[in-house]
Amino acid sequence: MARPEDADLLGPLVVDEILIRLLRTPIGPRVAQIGEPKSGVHQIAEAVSWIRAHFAQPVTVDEMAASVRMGTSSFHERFKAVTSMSPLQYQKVLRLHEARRLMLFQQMEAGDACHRVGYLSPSQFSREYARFFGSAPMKDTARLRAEGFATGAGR
DNA sequence: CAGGTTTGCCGCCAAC
DNA sequence: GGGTTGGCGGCAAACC
Repeated sequence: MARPEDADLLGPLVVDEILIRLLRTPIGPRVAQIGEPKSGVHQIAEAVSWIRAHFAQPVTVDEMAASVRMGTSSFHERFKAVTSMSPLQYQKVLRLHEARRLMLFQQMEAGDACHRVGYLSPSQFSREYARFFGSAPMKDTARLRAEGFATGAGR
């Protein structure tokens, strides 16, 4: 990074070294799996990044599976194997974390945050939020502020 | 991978 | 008036 003129030559070597060392660790087999074309890991990674970019919009598992050219069943199975979560759960967690961030750092109201992250009904949003974070949206953010998080200064 | 069954999420209404 | 909770039906998700 300090010497851009060397990056082209040395970069690939550094990457290779990192990969080799990684493959020698206990999680080596799992790392190797990523490069295995038929393992489906690459397709799952594709789906994951799509969800991360569009978590606020509604989507069906069938659509996602089709977009990476997999059957619904195997897509489920592979997705969970890689992320340890089901597709919809993954989307939900992203939504809830983003909503929490919006309320904490942007002083956004619960209702606005709710719609912003893709929930149509505030009641459902509040319910899911409480179940995941332990307490309802406004209670949770109030508690975090009391503990010194997000003292008003942005981000 | 396809298909059948169970689970649970989502959105609505109502109450607090 | 906004936020939270409870109950319920429909349907997709999750599981087998």
